[in-house]
Amino acid sequence: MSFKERVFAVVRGIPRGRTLSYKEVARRAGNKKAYRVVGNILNRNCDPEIPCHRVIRADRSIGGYNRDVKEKIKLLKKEGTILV
DNA sequence: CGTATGACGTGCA
DNA sequence: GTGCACGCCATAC
Repeated sequence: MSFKERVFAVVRGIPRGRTLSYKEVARRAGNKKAYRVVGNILNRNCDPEIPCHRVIRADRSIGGYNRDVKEKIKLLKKEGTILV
């Protein structure tokens, strides 16, 4: 089980209407200091099975998206995600 | 195997 | 309040 697999598992387990920061995901994955790797992995492998759009920066910033940032924002608002 | 990269995070100017 | 630079770890090439 590689770190990226754990990251995917965590991201996949994010309930709808909730967002987790890269740092939070990394923390759940086991390595809270690998928050950079989280974004890195998602970027390199944004599987459609993974709600990677529910992962945002710690300061609630959208950060970026493999496709289009606007699409990410749209998805979050559409799902009623808490984007304070 | 070694080097470079990156959707980050925090601190300081 | 905004912008720049540094640090840190796993993945990809």
